[in-house]
Amino acid sequence: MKNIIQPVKGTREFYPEQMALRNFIYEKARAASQAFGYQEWDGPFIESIDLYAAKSGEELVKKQSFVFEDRGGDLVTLRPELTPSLARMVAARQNELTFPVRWWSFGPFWRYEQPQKGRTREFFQWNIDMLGVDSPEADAELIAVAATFLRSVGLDPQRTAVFVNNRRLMDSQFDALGIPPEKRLEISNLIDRRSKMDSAKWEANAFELGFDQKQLDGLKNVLGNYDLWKGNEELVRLFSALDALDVKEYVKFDPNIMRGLLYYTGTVFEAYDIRGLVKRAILGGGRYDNLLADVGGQPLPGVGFAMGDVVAGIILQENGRVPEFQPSPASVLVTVFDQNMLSRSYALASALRRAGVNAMVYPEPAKLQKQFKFADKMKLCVAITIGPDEVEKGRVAVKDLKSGAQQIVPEDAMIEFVRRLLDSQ
RNA sequence: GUGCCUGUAGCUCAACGGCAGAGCGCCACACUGUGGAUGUGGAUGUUGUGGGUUCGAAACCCAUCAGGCACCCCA
Repeated sequence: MKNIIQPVKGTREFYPEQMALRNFIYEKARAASQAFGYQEWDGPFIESIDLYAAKSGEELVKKQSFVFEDRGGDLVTLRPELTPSLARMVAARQNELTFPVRWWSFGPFWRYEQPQKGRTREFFQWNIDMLGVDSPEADAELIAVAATFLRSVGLDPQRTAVFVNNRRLMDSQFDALGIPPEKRLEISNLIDRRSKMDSAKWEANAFELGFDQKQLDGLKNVLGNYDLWKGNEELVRLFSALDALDVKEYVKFDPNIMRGLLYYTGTVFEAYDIRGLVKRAILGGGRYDNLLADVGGQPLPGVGFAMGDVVAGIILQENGRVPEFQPSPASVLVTVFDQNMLSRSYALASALRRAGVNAMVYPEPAKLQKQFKFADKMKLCVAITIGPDEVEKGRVAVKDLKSGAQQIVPEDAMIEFVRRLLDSQ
């Protein structure tokens, strides 16, 4: 063990148990996406660094990307996010795609960050977007997809919520407070920090950034006003649509939700585990109406969100929402009585498989005790034994491993018998 | 990239300058044609790695790697 090469920092190894969790998240994301008619797609895993330089922000490109030179001397990067690839691919076929485009994807991403709980350097992310429609109802649909996912994995509105805000609404509030446009990034970071700092430090920080007492008081008023959305037509329509979509119970307006991304233009939202230990968002997204024009396409509005598998997996585990692990996809073990019977056992297993039953054979003669222990560990449902006694009578022993009951049945009735046993469980 | 905490058996942890241990798990047997329970026995460590201090280091010091917490950032 000592001389084994360690896995690369921040990567994860997926043993069958972890793979099952990843696939569970994938299946639920797919079900929620498809329920709303979204098509699955994917982009390249390696992209030119220039793709992200335009709009993703300096931090992402310069510090958080895996960048390397290929053999031809070009700088390439393992994709840190999907939206720029989406924008390019849509822009490339803008005249032939049928709009609105509803696309979803689930794949690997890489970011060169300091690993800690909920954050790794290699992770999987569910992305889902709608392009071509600029309406609060479209925003509501994406939030409804997110809520549908949460509901489908058993995270109810008492433990999880989607918090919604609107960039345009906040901009108008900042205007009213006399905060100039060039300070928008700073103030948005300041708002993000608020929940992590004590209020005295946070206020000192605000003064350092050049805000005066009046602006600070005004800002605190805005951030504490959870009825702010009622005066905003976009948000009123959004919440009305959420009501019709039957997901209103999951969604709350929260003026403190800002999101760091530069390209969001309207609605922004993040889902959190309300009482959980993980303070990171389960998923986050929003409306980006300028992105396609920014990468060289015709102007096209879009809205979407992304969910990482790391935080989602932790929250599912903390809430006991991960389905029990099934060690084996087989339900039947055919034991091997002795060397002479080995091929008889293989033949029985083959017959079961042809009938659509997943079956394993113990691959060598061993004590039956050991073979049954193996079946137990693999949580199989049925064990079939064929020994000299059975062969003589043309029968096989079929044991229901859940109840412990064993029956001797004619060999030609085995498949029907096993099927009925499995169906009854 | 910065600061702090932690690395001991497969897992969870103890020993905190003086013989490296426990529980769980694993393997075998009791039980040579049948699992889950019970009992008995057994195996497993260059104490993350490399160096230093010391008569003596798992423990103290330095470096390094990995994980965690906070900062940063969160597309």
